[in-house]
Amino acid sequence: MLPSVREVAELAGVSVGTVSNYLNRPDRVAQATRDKVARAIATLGFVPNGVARQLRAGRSMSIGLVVLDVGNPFFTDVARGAEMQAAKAGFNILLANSGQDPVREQEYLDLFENQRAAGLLLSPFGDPSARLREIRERGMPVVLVDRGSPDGAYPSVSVDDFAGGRMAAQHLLDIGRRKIAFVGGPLTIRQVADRFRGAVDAARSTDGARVDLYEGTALSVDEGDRLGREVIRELGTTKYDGVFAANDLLALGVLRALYNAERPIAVPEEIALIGYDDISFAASAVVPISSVRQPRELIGATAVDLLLAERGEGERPPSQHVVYVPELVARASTGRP
Amino acid sequence: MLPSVREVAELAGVSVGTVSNYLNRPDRVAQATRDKVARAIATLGFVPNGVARQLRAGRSMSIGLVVLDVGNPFFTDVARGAEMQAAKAGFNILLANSGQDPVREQEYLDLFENQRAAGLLLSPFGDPSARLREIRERGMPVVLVDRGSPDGAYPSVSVDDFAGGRMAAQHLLDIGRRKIAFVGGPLTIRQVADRFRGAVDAARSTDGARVDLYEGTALSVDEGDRLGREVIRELGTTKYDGVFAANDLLALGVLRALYNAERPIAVPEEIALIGYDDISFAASAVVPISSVRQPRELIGATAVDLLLAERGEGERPPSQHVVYVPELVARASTGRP
DNA sequence: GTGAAAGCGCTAACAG
DNA sequence: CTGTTAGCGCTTTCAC
Repeated sequence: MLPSVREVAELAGVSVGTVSNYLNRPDRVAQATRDKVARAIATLGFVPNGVARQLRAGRSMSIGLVVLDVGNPFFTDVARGAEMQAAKAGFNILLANSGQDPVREQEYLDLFENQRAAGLLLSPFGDPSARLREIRERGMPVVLVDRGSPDGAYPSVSVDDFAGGRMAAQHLLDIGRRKIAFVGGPLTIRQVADRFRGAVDAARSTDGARVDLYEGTALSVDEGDRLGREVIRELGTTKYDGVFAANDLLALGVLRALYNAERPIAVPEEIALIGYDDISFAASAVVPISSVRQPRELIGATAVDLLLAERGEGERPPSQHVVYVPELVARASTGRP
Repeated sequence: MLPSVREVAELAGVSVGTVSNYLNRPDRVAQATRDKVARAIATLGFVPNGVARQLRAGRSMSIGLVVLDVGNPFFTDVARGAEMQAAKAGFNILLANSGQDPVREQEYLDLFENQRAAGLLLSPFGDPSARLREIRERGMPVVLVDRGSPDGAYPSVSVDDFAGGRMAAQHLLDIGRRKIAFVGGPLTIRQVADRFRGAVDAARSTDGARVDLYEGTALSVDEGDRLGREVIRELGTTKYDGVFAANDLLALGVLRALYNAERPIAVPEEIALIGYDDISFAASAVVPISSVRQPRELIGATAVDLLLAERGEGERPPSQHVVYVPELVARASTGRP
């Protein structure tokens, strides 16, 4: 067992209050006393118990960040941004991975609530649960990350996925593609659904354009590979000339499928490909992949700002919603030299 | 403020002890009482305070995992493995990113110690600090991840980096390459140093073979790009025909540099390239990159096992050291069709 | 089965 | 400046 303030106080020949003062407001302690306490701490190897401190304080200095997939560089970049911003205010970020599993998501939310985290940053799978609403009503600051709040109830920082989806599809249309396969899913992930709707919307205003949905179950490289194969299988029937993947991980997988096909399919000649997120790996792919860039670190930093604003004592101000506009990045996979 | 057991007890007309029993050993509570308590909890929206619980228990159920770089898929895979294994024993993993900064590493170690984490999994930057030794001596279970313990002091789970480095270099030698640039750094990261030593060792037994060191400051794509450019600049003087990058992120960067060079350099024809880790992106690169595969999730899972074994009450058993052997994965970047 | 009471380690008044 | 004391919310004896 580690020593406590009491043992330090005893050895130093002072009271626990003085030890506490030494720890938190050293200026109120006389130099001589300071030395005695310091010596006692050193010989005992005393380490203040943060848990007790927190219990006293009522709230911790840790912010929980629950993401859909830590394996996705998009989210680690968001986390980095959040971490930096949080550090400025003396908070730290605890990263948790829901892995797109509503049960695990819930478990982490509960964990953070009963750990009395300073707040919750959540990239929710599906619509925010009733449980999340309760958590918030009990006083926990919550900010949705990477997607808007359906009914405006939660503060949120997101990127306009509808616009991004439109942008990506329009880019494919602009380079003359008409038969587009949208690869992504599940559509219960709002971001995916919005990107898809945006793509469909773009196609509506172009003659002969169509967007077909290939809905998968995860936003991973392997799932992209699987869906890519499905698209290839369909090629006899529908001669797709463009693929829009809901994120870069999927795009990387599709690309792999296209390359490994029995009769390899040329990108962008036969099929042009565009992803989403612009993770750094997109630019280093077999064929550098065009993408839609989101300000990842900024998203994380802004989310922390909104969260800290929520933490105010009195009435909760109306929820803020920050929406960034994404940016098209054209590369070789859509014909850029 | 959230309600506490006391308020629940009052509303239910029972004592706090009974509420506690209801929470932890419901079988010792009469059915009728159970109902009353349940109702009180529901109407009050009571959420047990995990912090108080921990204070009482003395130790938390969270294991801290401090990695060199969360942005590196290698580490998120290790984390995933650790998470799964920890969950089986009822523990959860808190991911922290040192970003190869000894100061931040230390801050997180301190944070976890004063939060009385159940244990520490650490992928250390440089040699384990004196502070880490103190932390351990005060009773905190510590396991080194992804590198062996220099003096055998800490339990560890690692992969034989010397063998891996040898393997990678030997592969380049086997396909006829002789002038090899080793890209990686800083060498204060033991894994990098070992891989380099392994490569040098392999070259020693081949006539005319050499390995030159291009030491960088980070294991990132961008740093790989920068070092790649350095190698290219040197090409007039030394006609390198092989590059061994200390990890796949660097390799991806080198590849980018090679492709974007004023006069693009063909891979593997002019320069063969091999990385390390075999992250999933390696296979989807411009030229699929050969690599040295480590059992990432297994590393994480094993680390948790060792940690839980350390947690025993009495004498600490002698430290266990698990060393896995890596595996060569040959792809197009070293000439595999 | 249930209640009363004693802390876990710390901080924040409040006296002195 | 320093000591004393009363909790933060919970669990855990120990009686009843």
